[in-house]
Amino acid sequence: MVAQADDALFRPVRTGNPFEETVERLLQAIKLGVVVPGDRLPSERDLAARLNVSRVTLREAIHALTEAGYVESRRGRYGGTFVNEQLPKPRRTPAKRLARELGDGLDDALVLRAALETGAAEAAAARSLSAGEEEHLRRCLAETSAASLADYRRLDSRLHLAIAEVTGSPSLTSATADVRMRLNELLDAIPLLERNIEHSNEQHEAIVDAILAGDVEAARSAMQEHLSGTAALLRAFLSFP
Amino acid sequence: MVAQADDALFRPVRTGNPFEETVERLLQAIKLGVVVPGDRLPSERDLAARLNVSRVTLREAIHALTEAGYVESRRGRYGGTFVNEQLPKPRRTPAKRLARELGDGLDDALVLRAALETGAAEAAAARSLSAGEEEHLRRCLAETSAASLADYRRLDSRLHLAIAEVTGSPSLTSATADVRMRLNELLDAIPLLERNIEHSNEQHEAIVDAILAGDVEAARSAMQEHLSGTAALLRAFLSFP
DNA sequence: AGTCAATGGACTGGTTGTAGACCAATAGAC
DNA sequence: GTCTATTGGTCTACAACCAGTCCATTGACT
Repeated sequence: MVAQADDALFRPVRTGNPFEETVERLLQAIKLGVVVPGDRLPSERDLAARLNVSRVTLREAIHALTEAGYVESRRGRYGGTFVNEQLPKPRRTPAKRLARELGDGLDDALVLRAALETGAAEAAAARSLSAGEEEHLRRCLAETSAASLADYRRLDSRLHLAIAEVTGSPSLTSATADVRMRLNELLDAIPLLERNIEHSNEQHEAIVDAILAGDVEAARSAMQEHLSGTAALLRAFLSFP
Repeated sequence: MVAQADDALFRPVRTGNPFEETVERLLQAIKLGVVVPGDRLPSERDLAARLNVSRVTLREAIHALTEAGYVESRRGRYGGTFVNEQLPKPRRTPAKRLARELGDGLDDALVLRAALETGAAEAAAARSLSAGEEEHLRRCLAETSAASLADYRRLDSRLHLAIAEVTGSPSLTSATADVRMRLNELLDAIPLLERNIEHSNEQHEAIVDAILAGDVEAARSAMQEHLSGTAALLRAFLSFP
């Protein structure tokens, strides 16, 4: 029983090489909708400094994303690296395989997500938001509601991330982004139903309304309900493939 | 306003070199009470594999901790690296300096902690614990209540970590450990009062009781109350030094 | 008393990542 | 049209880290 804490603390200090982690980080920004098609990434020098990797490593990562069809680079002044208008479709890994691979990882991620995101909703509602933050939240909500089926996952992710953002806690924001990336891999394996989207949109609105109204309890329980729906869906699809 | 998400996603991919991170990880295990004085760490080969660093790097980290007075190594079969009975006292950094240095970091950590630990309490209460897990939780609670003033912080940390452990989510456990380490640096700067300890112990008991009883709501609110007390204390001491 | 398995300690060659300088192209300003 | 600042593209010398190997020491077991 002490093994649980051991494993948690003596886990790997680095999960991959800098190159792989950099690719992952850039993919995160794209797939979670922080940078949208047409957007320009920061310049290589700037980005390398922020990510704390050498320019060579960053360039290798960008090259990999270029080959995969996510971005394109143009040189010269006013050049840069741009997110492609047409993003590559995530390949649907068979749910059965995913379920086997991730196994316990699913519950792990779902528990962590529940804690982070209900906590975020609460914290966001408890805080007095700036006008800019309110606007940002409303905008993300509107874009998600209006999203096409192809863009839904990305804009949904962006909205959830926005809720974490307006807590003002960068650590909470990045943790939310990380766990969402883990789950998106699984979410991509299950079909997206029009009916579920409608339901999600209603719940999103309830959550954002509660946050803007400063109603901590309502924000928490609305988020809790929303997440448990997704969790049930995931568990169902991955348990009976 | 998009800057918040940018900063969160384009944060450094690695905060230090493997050596520094390894030191930090081992310190975590010691300071959070996962390995207690007299305990033996896993063998160098084993530990290096788990942490995913080379043995050379791990050895350098262990050497640093030896010099700092945390551990001691003995060779030969049944040898190993052992945690010292007498741990070095954390030097009390002046609160004023800490407050300036960490600044916004304090709120960041407190918000994240609130989310993680109330979430953990909830999840733990919602789960049906094994006999071993119940025993583990009770034991940590008892040890914290009986702790001397010198050991209190460590055993208090251990108890909070144990609550995260019994959620069964390793990610939640390590995230909790990480944020606790950030806060312990600050907690070390403020005095430990007998009166506060008594109050903490009562709250700890309420939390554990609720978890063992499977009362989700009670567990959450008890944890919430406990944390807001600590948060208020920290903010008070660091704002008016 | 001797054996032996497991441990910490030390060395070597190869790989990966880095810092920094330099080149090449581009599009707006004049 | 020319200039020029900014960007991506390239190269080299250097440091960090790693995998693998062998050595030195210890104490429980036979």
